[in-house]
Amino acid sequence: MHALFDWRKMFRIEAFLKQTIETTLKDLSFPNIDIIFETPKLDTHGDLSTNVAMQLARPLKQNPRSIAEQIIAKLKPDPAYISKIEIAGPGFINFFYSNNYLQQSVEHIIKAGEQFGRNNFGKGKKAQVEFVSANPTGPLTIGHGRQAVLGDTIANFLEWCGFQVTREYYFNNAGRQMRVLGESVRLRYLELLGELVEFPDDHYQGEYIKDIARQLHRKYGDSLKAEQESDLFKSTAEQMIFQDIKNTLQRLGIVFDVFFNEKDLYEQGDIDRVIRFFKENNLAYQKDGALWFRSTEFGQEQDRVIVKSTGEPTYRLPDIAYHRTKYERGFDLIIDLFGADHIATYPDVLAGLQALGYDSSRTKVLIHQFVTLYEGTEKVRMSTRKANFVTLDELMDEVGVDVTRWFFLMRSMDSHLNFDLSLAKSQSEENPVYYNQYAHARICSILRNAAEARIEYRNSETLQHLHHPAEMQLIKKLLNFPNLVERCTRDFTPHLMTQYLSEVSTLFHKFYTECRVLTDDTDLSQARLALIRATKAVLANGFKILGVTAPERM
RNA sequence: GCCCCAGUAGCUCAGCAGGAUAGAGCAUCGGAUUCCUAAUCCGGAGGUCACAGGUUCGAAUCCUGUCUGGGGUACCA
Repeated sequence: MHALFDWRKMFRIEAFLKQTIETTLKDLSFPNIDIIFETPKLDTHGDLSTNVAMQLARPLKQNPRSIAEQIIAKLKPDPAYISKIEIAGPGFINFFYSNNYLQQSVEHIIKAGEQFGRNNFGKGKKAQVEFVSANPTGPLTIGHGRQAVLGDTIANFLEWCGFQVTREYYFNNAGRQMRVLGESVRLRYLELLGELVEFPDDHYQGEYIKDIARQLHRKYGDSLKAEQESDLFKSTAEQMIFQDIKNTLQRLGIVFDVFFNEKDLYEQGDIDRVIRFFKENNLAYQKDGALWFRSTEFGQEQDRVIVKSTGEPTYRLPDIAYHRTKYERGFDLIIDLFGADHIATYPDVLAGLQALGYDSSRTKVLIHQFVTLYEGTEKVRMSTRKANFVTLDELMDEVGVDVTRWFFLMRSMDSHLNFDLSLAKSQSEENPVYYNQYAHARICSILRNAAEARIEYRNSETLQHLHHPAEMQLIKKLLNFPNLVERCTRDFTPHLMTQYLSEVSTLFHKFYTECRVLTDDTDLSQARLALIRATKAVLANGFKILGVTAPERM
């Protein structure tokens, strides 16, 4: 390793420059402003750029370019890291990395390996991500799929940032929905016995209901014929459906740490405890036979019923009680992932938490938009009850797990996702997942050839042979990975990672086309082997976070 | 009526901690393979960033209004 290099400083060039500039501003008696760096789009604009001079133009009533000049005059960059500083355009200050820095950073990436990209900003903190949370009334649909993959990936990102993460699934196996489910199975069972039954429209129409009925018939024969209660039907259905859901999730690589049953909130007294607290603190009142929560006192437009006149709680009450347990369990960061159809429920829950005296800002509610499924140009409407849905399992059968995960992640969760099934099937060879995985497989192939030829990267001195534009661009992109991990985590924008990885793959493929790795020049070969190993690490780490496999061959 | 999300290339979508010449994939047109995987690469064409105002040295990005699409607005969840 280059003795001159301070590796600790290496990956904090940005932070280092920021600090330096802050000091400089102070020396010049300029106002203290937030210093932001960006990566310019054009190479000629440098590797890091800041607009501080333009920000200061107004308060100082000076020309931004002359402000920039005063600032750079004070900066004494270490040539080991920064080769050049320029003022450009209206007053940007552009920094150029030195080749030396870029070359040596390849070594750093290889050394960090599977750890490259991790950071500590969540260290010592507990985070919980609640997602999917579908009641066991049927197989998971494609809509659930988007949420499942998003939630799991967000959890992965948090782990990469040092959080201790709990993945949690909240469900309700009581209530009307489940009664209808049990009754649906009972009616299908009676049909199997040859009875003519009228099957109501608002019951669950799916084929899986018949499967469950058949299972019961196999096990019990016609002995359940007289059962008027649907308890056995219901519990069997719940058990079978839940098993099915768990299998689907497992196929997607998702494992939950906690399945939280709403029923426990009643049995443990959490529900009563909330009611009592609300009543004792004048946060709730009786009206028209119902119990109302004074949510208007917490910024809501209207008060909300939490116990109906029938004596049954509305969904808000258990939701509030449930979220209280999240605080009581000591989570520092609480993430709720909901579909757009639940957007109205969370303000009530947050208001409830405030009423209970908790800091609701620790709860981050993420809303994702819907998935609209297209079969060709035809829109498919998805409804579990009507059973005209394509299940998540069926999707995975068609396109595979990697494509499923990637496609759900590649769009911003704020955007409606148009998923054209026939396109995903027919063009599965043209899609970005394979493009990215191919880059990884190609690297593995070269590494196999290198091993056979007994060439390996041994000496970091050889890295100085890296200077081809394709090489330098690739290195710069790789160096961006840690920033990206942090940004995706902070902003909950996993889709940026899919985009980034595609950029890495593009630059790698370009490098591959222009630069041969295994050559007669063993020093150059060593250096390029190092570069592709670094690239492989970044791709593999990115895939790992997204839950996509990193194939060695394709 | 009110609230949330979206409107950017033919299609699907990035970009929206205000920045320099608005991008990618697909589709389309034209090129590249004696050599580490062509599931690849290079190039062309394609734009009133829905519309109208405003803030700013500077707006696809921020603010206001309008239009269009989706979701919500229950003593359903």
